[in-house]
Amino acid sequence: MPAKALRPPMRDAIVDAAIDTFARNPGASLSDVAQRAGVGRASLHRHFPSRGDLVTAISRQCMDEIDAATAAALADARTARDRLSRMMEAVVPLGDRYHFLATEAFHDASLQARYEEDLAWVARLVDALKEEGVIAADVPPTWAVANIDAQVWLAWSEVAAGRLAPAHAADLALRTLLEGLGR
Amino acid sequence: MPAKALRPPMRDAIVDAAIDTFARNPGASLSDVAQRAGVGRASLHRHFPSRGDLVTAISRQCMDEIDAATAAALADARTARDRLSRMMEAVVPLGDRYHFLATEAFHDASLQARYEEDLAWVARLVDALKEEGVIAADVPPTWAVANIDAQVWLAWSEVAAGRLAPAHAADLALRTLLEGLGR
DNA sequence: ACCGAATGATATATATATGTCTCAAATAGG
DNA sequence: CCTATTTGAGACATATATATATCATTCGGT
Repeated sequence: MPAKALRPPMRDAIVDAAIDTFARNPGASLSDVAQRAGVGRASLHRHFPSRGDLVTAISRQCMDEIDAATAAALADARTARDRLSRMMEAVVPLGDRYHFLATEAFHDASLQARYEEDLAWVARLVDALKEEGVIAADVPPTWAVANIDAQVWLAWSEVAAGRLAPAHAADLALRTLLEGLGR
Repeated sequence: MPAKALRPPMRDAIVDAAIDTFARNPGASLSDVAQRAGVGRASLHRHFPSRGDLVTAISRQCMDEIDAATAAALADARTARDRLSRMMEAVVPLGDRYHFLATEAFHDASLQARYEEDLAWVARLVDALKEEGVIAADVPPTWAVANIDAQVWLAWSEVAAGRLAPAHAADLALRTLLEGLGR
């Protein structure tokens, strides 16, 4: 028999459905979320009294997943380029999560702080990539950061749309980032 | 004295404000739009009876601007690479317009057709770029198309956020597209 | 200065989303 | 099998957005 979930399964089902629903349509109603989760709207309100509570829970969940995936992927990366590569391999499948965080304004101060920390981590990664000569010195750091974000989201979108094989998506995004489409 | 506008100036002011407002927040209310346009909400409804009418008008306006800018920029481009370069130079400043079209589902059949025509045009441009060897043969065409779209939007975003000089934005986007950030 | 059209403010009706509550049915655990 | 908890369905109140209508004011053209 499967191990008992630490958190109520319904709560997770709602959070998952909400991520899915809001990724497609940020203005979706709670009825839409409840329906996709296969639960009644009243039950949703029992777990998340207000819409804001749900959004905060989603944000926390997304950040947990991103941080966990990133940390695991970085365990044995030696160069900055390796770190970038493994980070993208790990994060592209979580593209919807990643994108949700990038477009959501946090109402919770601790989440805001965590998010800014993650952004700073990417900025330091870009610095390291420059020192390794992987990213050209004359590229504005903010441009590099914005591009990493965009390529992750793009790769996930193409996979989600069925236009790209999951196995190739991260590679293609990394290659586009570092070498462009040319050659 | 300036030439008389062909369309009522107020109508254009509303459309401009709506593009601006919806680019920032796709779920913004008509009150927000009216306020940004500096007109009363009732006047907005006089020009655009329903929200859908406004959205359709915006879509048409954006498409007109994109098509006009593109056509003008392509007048004397000889190679496919030139066409890409000039197209991006012309379209990056219209990034919000461009993005609006990319994320909006059209309710008007003729606009839908026009949009698909424009997409097909980009797809043909990608084919030509491949024949010129500017884009590698093994890059999926849909990936190239999606990347062109993303780089245009990204460049505009960075300019709008004040993190990039307008004069360098299109160049940077083109370079990232064709050579990546490396070197 | 005058007159007609356009505008802004306001009131009203409607629809949708949110949040709370109640209750009957289903479910899990003993 | 029985009981306590959880769930889903629905009623209800409230808030916001949309859409229409009215009316005094303003603006532009003559």
